Amino acid sequence: MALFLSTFVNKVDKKGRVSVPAPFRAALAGQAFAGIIAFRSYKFRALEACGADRMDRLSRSMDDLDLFSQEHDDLAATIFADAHQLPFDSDGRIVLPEQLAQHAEIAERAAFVGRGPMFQIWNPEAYLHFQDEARARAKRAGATLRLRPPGPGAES
Amino acid sequence: MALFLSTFVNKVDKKGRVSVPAPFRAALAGQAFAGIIAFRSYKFRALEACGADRMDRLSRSMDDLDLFSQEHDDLAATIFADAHQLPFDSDGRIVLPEQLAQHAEIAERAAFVGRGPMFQIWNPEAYLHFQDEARARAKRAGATLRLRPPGPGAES
DNA sequence: TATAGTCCCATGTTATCCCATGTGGTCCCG
DNA sequence: CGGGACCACATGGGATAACATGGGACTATA
Repeated sequence: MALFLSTFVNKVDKKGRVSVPAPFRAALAGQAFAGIIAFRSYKFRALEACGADRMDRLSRSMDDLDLFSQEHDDLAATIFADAHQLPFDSDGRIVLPEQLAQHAEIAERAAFVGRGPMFQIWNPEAYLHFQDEARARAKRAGATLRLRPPGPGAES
Repeated sequence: MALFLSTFVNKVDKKGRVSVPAPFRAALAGQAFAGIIAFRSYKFRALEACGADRMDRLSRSMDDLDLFSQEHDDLAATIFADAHQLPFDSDGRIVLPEQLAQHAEIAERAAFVGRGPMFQIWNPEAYLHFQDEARARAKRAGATLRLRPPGPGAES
């Protein structure tokens, strides 16, 4: 399972290309599709991203259900319709589609933020603000994360 | 399994032809029938579409009659009766039958909307409205989609 | 013969490929 | 321990191929 850690800020050139950080590319190595899948976060002014395998699982999950609740239908519609398949070029770069860049307010530079099994792409300044707030909230709430016991298929 | 992502808007020429987006064609590559299957959505003013393999699966499911309630049976009958086989021309275009175009109110331009294992074809303006509403609903509901554990064929 | 549906080719535009360059970090050798 | 060479990675630009789209010719059908 892909594991995305740390944060990297890369430049967006005038063609809209950005290098995906090498560690993230390494985490995706060996997948059927050489690239990432990105879609607009419906919670933040940012993009959610992952490898194709994860999207495959989502798709399979949908396949099992013959009945859709309104919520799942809406969510799936939002995610799949909005998702862009962004292939790596030979140098490990992707092209940020206009629509996505706009949603995340990304122009000159993009911050790749590791989130474990997925990652996000932010406007660097916007992310700094968000990070400060998140840290403050976590401190106030005394948040803790309970580890799931390791097992087969576990994403630890 | 075919995976349809993202949304593409293409022009319908005066002969009724539309290019199927290249990524969707790629997702269908290798199937027995070079084209798509489309039928009227019973929920939206739009068309549902998929590859022939998926229709095969539906067909096989029909054989297990007791799996289907009256509603599902009716539904399936409606789907099969209404389904059109739309072959690609040598440039990857299909011709939208009058009946289908009318139901989806498609005239000048058509929006191909990825839905994971299937996709939809909308009037672009109508889709924008629907998309906004779906997004708003998903956000209000704080919807989350539960991932199915990785299974056979799934990576990670 | 008229009409509708296919097929094939032409075109502009956009995106993808490939190479060149710079820079930072690491490793090795002195 | 210091210096130098190498390598991996991010970045930039120009050439090339893919794609969407339009029009005309050919074929089957009534």
